[in-house]
This record gives sequence, C-alpha cells and structure tokens, in this order.
Amino acid sequence: MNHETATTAVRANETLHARIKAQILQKIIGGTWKPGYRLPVETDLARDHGVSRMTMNKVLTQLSSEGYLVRRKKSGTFVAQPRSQSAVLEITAIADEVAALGQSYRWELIEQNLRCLSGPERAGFGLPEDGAGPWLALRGLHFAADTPFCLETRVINPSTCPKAVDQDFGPEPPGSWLLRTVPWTSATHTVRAVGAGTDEAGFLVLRKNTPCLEILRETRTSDSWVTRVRLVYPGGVHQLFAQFGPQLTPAQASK
Amino acid sequence: MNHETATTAVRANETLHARIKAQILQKIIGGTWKPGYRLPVETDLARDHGVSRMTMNKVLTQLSSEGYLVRRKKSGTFVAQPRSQSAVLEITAIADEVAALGQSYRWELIEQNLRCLSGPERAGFGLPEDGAGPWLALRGLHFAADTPFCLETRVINPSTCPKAVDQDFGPEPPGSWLLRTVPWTSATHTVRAVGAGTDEAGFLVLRKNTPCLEILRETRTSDSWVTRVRLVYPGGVHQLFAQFGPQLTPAQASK
DNA sequence: GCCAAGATAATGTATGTACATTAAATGGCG
DNA sequence: CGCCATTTAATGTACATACATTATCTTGGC
Repeated sequence: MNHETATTAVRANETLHARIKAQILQKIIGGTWKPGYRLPVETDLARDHGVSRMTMNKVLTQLSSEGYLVRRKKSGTFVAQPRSQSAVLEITAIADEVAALGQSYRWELIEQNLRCLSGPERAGFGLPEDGAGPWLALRGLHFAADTPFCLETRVINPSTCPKAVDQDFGPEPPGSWLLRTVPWTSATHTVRAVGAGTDEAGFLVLRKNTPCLEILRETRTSDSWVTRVRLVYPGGVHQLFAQFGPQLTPAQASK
Repeated sequence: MNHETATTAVRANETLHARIKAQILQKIIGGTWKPGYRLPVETDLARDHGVSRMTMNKVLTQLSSEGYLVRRKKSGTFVAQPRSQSAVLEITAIADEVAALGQSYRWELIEQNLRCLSGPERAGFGLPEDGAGPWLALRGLHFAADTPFCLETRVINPSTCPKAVDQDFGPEPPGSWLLRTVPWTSATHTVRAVGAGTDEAGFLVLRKNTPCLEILRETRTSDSWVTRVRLVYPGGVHQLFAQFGPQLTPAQASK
C-alpha cells in the first residue's frame, strides 16, 4: 500500500508517524501553511500520505497537543496562531504585558540602521566574532503610562528576514512585527541581573547601577537565527513567572 | 465488559483513558508508587481496569511523554525519578549546578528552627497574613570552590512534610533532601532583580546593593504547598537559561 | 424570509488484531 | 565456569473497523 513517493524515500528508519509529523511540521514552521490555514481533512491527508486514518490521527493529535494545530469537530484542522512567546516563561509581547497591567502603552524608536556591530555590541548579544555581515540594528524604549518600562536593543538577521530591512519600526515595535511576520520559531532565553549602565540608566531614568533584569533572547527558525534582543527592565518592577509540573525529558528509572 | 468498580464510578463523563490516567497519576504523585517502582505489565493493567490493551497503551504512552513514567522494552514500565527541578528552566539542584561547572561544592547551614515568621519574612515569601502556623525556617549558604554562591532562605510546611522537622540539614541541603523525599511536585517560579540587602551582602561577600537575581520558588503537591524558598545569586555570576519551541496552551485559530 | 429540526461532515474515542523491536533470561556447548 | 546463540516477555507501531460527539449546513414548515 505505502508506495513511498520519491521525495519521502529519503529518511528511512524513523517511525512512520514521526516522518509524516516532520513533513507537516515543516509546512507549518516553513510558512507554507500560514496561521489560520485550514488543512485537508484527516481522511484525505491519510490517503495522500498512504497511511491509515488512525496513523494520521496520531500525527494530528500530537501536533495539536504540542500547540501547532487547533482542531475543531466538524470545522476542521487549522494551523495555530503563534503563541506570543513561550507560554511557559510568560515573556509576552511587551504591549500585551503592559495591557495586562491596564496601563497605556507607547513605543519610541531610538535607532534603526543596517550596519556592522562593534566588538562590545557583538559581545552583548553573545554573537561570535567571525560571521560579521551587516545587520539591522535597532533600539527603542517601551513606555507604560508614560514611564519608561523596558529598553530594547536588537539585531535582525537580514538574510533570514529580508523584509525587515524595508520596514519602518517607528509605529510598531519589531517584536510584535516579527511575531506576525516570521512563521514559527523557537527561542532561547538567558536571564541575568545587572546594574544599569550609563546609557541604560539614562533611558530608563534610573540611578546608575540600579539592579535590572536583563533578558537575552535568541529566536531561530529551523537552523539559522532570526533575531537577538536584549531587554533591560528596572529590577523591582518586572518579574518573570514560570510554572511547571514534572514534564519533558524522561528521567532515568532505577533498575 | 467494563464493569465499573464502586470506587471508579464516581467521576463519569470524562473519557475513559483520561479517567484511568488520573487514577495512575494519583498513585504516582501520591507516593503509593515510588520512583523506580515497576508497575504491572500493560496487558495486566488493561485487564485490571477492564479496557483494551490499546487504551492502556495510550495512557502509559502519554504519562511517559509527560515524564511521569519511563518505559523500556522487555524490562517494563517504571515510575520516573523526579526530574531535579523543571527541565525547562534549568534551575537544577544547586549541587548539580556547581558540579556542572566542575567546581567543588559545599553547603553551610545557618539556621534551622521550628518557629513563626515575622511580618517582613512572611512578605518575603509571598505568604498570606492569616495562615500562620509555626513553620520550619531554614537558612544556609551554598559555596562553589569556597566562594559563596547562593544564599538560600526557606520555609517548609510541617503539615505536608512532617518528616522534615526531625531532619538535620547540616550535612545535606534541604533542596536535595526534599527532592528525594517528597513524591512528585509542581513548582512556581518568580524571578526578579534586586539589590543585595545588608545581610545578603554580608553572607555573599558583596558590596551592599550589588545586583542579584532573586528566585522565589513555591513547591506544591496536589493541593497544599510543601516549601517556599528564596534563592539569591550574585547577579553576573548566575544566569537562567530556558529554551522553548512553540508548545503548550493551544492557540486560537482564526476562522 | 425566519426559525427550528434534522441530516451531515468532520474530529474523538475505543477495540481487536497483527507484526516489529528490543533486551533480558535461558540453555547448551566448549 | 563462562560465553554465545536462542528463546521469550515486554513494549512499540500500524491498520481496520465501529461508533460517539458535535458544530455546521440544509431543509421544511410556517
């Protein structure tokens, strides 16, 4: 039955549903199927991939429980809207964050340039010394109720996100724009406590050396990075929040 | 076939495998089945619960992918070891953390008392004013290579963990002891940047007001809290690290 | 032209069966 | 006694089938 089209014949030895899951996931994170897109019905997908409905069901159920798809009876199966940024660590798009506090939000662009970075700048983003193409450098301030709330310093990789170069980030901050524009991403966060430097203190209206939370986030698509951002929050004001059950990474059981 | 024993007849209307999953999970988080315990084989469990092997397989597969169980072919199915603390946010048991850096580790107990807390102390743990039973109050320092690395301030709820009262936390820090002792837990983390207070600065050998990461963690079993701990790390030294794909909390798909 | 009742099309759940995979247990042979 | 081949007991995967559930669509009555 399963007649293996030429394209799928490549990677063998994984399980059947794992392979199919990967194919579908590729369409989602690659942006071929955009958020909201309704995919073919289960039975058709099963037929197209040459598997039984049960197997396709397993794939779709998994993708749904992982948050890539949303399924509704009778209506069909849809590509999910990107969850702002990790439901786990509640670092939401900053505008949402402020809105959640019931305060008015404003964004102010400070710099937008396609340029190379200085050594210290590169170090601040954890970027290597070598791959030094010109990048889109951005900086801006987020205000809540007219008080500066977060200083954002960002680079965008123009080779993975060329559209960003022509975009004007005056009206809309790059975070939410990227969220809308770039398909699916995974992110890495690093959190530290730092004292406000001279310019941070200036922008955030703090005394120098006030403790601040620094969040460094690297966002990637499949294999190259899209953007790196450093967010500096006045320490006491902001807090991260995370909740866990025992989950992920199956532990070793003793014999 | 499914003759519904008196005990299981209680909660109806959930799906079959959800109910069975809940029953098994209860044995795990309740501690009836301890970490490392080998559970009956799939076919027996299926028979005992009056369902098909496939259904039981679904339950066990899910619990395994959620990290409660570990399954090995031929060997059987085992209750997983509690994953130190959230594989997600890599806040591991502190000794592991230091070991990962390849440094020698030492723990030094400062205080261990069954007593009531002062108002400010309670506030520091985010505890309410009312429920003010006497608690086990602990404080101690973690050293890496003979440098103080983290100041730990903790309360343990004696009503959920009575054994802790008689335990001597001189040799072993309470974090890892609890990890071994208390069955399964979920945790809530709050992260802030603070300036070192007078006593923190003293213990950690810092100048007052040095930026520090403060991690407040509340650990719970099913419905009451077990312990609350405040960990204060010198800012630059420590960093949290978290990696995400899009996951959890299925998003709404547009129609 | 509106509303309600029923049909329908999609996903959701459960079962039975078959065979694959793997690592432990076993047994025989040197 | 120890090693290697074989058996076997457990989980892992895939398929076919049946029926349940539910939101949408359709149809018929007024």
